[in-house]
Formats: sequence, structure tokens, C-alpha cells
Amino acid sequence: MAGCRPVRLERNDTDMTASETMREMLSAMARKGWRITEQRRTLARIFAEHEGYLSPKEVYDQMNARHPGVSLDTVYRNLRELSDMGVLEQFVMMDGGLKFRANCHVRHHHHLICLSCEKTLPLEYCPMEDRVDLPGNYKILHHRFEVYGICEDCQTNGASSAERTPET
Amino acid sequence: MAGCRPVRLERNDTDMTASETMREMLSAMARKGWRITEQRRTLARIFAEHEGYLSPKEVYDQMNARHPGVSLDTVYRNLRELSDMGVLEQFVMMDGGLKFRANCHVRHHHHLICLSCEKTLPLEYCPMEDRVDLPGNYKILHHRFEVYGICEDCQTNGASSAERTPET
DNA sequence: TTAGATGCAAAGTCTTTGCAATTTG
DNA sequence: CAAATTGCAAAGACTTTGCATCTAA
Repeated sequence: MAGCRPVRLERNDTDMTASETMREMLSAMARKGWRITEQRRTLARIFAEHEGYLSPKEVYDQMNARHPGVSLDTVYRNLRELSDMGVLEQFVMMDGGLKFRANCHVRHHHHLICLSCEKTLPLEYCPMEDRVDLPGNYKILHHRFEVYGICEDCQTNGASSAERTPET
Repeated sequence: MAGCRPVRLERNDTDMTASETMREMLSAMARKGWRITEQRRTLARIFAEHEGYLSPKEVYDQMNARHPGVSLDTVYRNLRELSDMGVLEQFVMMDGGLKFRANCHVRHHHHLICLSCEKTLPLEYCPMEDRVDLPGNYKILHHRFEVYGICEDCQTNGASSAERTPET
């Protein structure tokens, strides 16, 4: 998907188009034996076309715009199930809010996240690869690395609307 | 505080004792013009004596044990205000749950967190120091780096009680 | 046809707020 | 004493659940 290209690669080196992404999402659902309902098709389209994270509410709003009448709980159900099966990445923002995005599973990476518009840019670098000096007696299971900032567009447009200081 | 020593230093190289930590917390409150109530004294003691994170509910339980009759909303109020003023570090766990700990403000660092008992070990390493190749057009504001695992004690004791897979 | 998906309404969890009563300095 | 702090109860935000109805395969 568009938001998934590694930093400093040209735009279309490894990109999937939105429709490729959408096809992938739908076939993942099908592989799981899911029925492809109108809503799920719409859901897939929304994430395929959006680079970055969306909150349940934002997804709900976009669903309603394109496919009026959906209910918020169905959106929640589908988001949860899709992230359980790895099609979406779930994410807890620093203020505790939930977010989802189409999963960039090309390779392990981290994100640079715009605090204003919440678009994300992948970072190829992973601090776990060799730098960290970890105690040997821990069984290491996960890690988390994110960088937060304001992207160029948002700096220019003074679009500080959604900008907020993370609470952590 | 005890949990604040950097990895691989001997236990008492840079430690503050619990009572030193407590004194610091109380004087920070006083500097802010706060009244030192029994509850706040108890709160300070709890965090001074605990290495690692505590949820609001855990704090509430410990408060009740030592000083019966506190109300949960007062605990929330004090936790929020203390972390606003930097005496406590607030933290959103990967499942969205809030946690607090006495602030190790000795120097910038990150944490290795046990998923079972939630004790934390500070990591001196910071990925932002030189390694990451960030785009120049972002205004970088924050970052977050945590490593999750199971500590030796919890591996030994099979104390997998609280162990859960983070949802992110 | 029928198992799976949805909408509705209700319940749950966690956190915050308003206000009167209490306590600290 | 005066102002800050607390407890209580209620409201809020967000998410999940139960169940009858509907629908994709």
C-alpha cells in the first residue's frame, strides 16, 4: 500500500497499488472462510486507500459515507477480527486510543508517525538488530519503537488541529 | 529508586533508597504548593517502594491496604496530577491499560518490561542517539522504545499468571 | 438452505466531573 | 479560618455482548 514504502525508496519501487492491497485483504478474508459482505468490501477499500492509522470512529465515519447504515459495533467486530488474523495492524496510541492500519508485512520495520495527521512513514531501522545490550536472563518477546513528529505538510499548512502531546 | 539502576551497574551505584525517593516526591509536591495529606504520603510511599509500573487499580488496592477508605477517583486525580507535574511517569501499555511509576529522571533511557510481573529494567541505550536515519522534513517531537519479555524470576517460578500477548 | 454477518440495545470497563463535606496549613 | 482536598454519585468515552433478523455462498 502507498504508506508502506520504506524511507528513501522511490515511490513505486515496492508499492502495492490500492487495488492490489484491497485484493490481498479480501483474499485473506476468503482464506479464513469469511463471507465477503458489502461492508467488508468497503472496509477493505477504506484501508487500501488510506495510508496511516484510522481510529474505529474514523473507520465508522468513512463506512457510513460510502455505505450508509453500518453500525459501530460491526465496525469494531470486523476491526478486531481483522487484526486478530493479521490483515490489519492494531496499535495503541500514546494517549491510549486504538488505531488500525493495513498491515505492511513486507518486512519487519517501525514507523514515524505524524502527530497531526497521523500518516505514517516506515523506518527500515530496527534498534533490536544489534545495538541494544540486553540482559541474558530475560526471555525477550516483543519490542516497540516509534518516532513521533510533524510531517512537512502539516508544518506548512499549520494544520495543528489534531496535534496533541502524547501523554506517556 | 531501586528499579531505576541502569543495566549492569551494581545495585547501589546510583540507587536512591526508597525513603530518598519518597522524600523527593513529597518535596516535589510541596514545591508545587500541594498540601501533604495522609493519602499523598501513602501514595508516595507506595511508588517509592515499588519498582516498576502500577495500574490505577493496583495503586488503589495498595492505598486501601495501608490507609482504608480512599476513593478510586481520588487515586486517579492524584495519579494524573503527579504525572502532569513529572513526579510520576505515565505509560500506556500495549493493551491500552494505564500504568504509572516513580519517575527515573536521572537521564534519558528506555525500559525492558517483564510481561509477567511488569517489573522494569532501565536500558541505557537509546535508538535515537545516532542510528536512525530520519527524513529531514519532519519535526521530530517524541519517540518510544520498549522491549518486552519475561524476567528470570518469572521464567523460574512459572509465574505466567499475568503474562499476556500485547495486542499491538 | 443455513451458517455466518449484521443491527440494535444493553451492559461493561475505565476514567473524569460536579459538588458538598472535610481537612490541611 | 480559608482554600485545598476528599468521597460520593453520576456522567462520559470507548468497547463488547446477546439475540433476533438478514444474507452470502
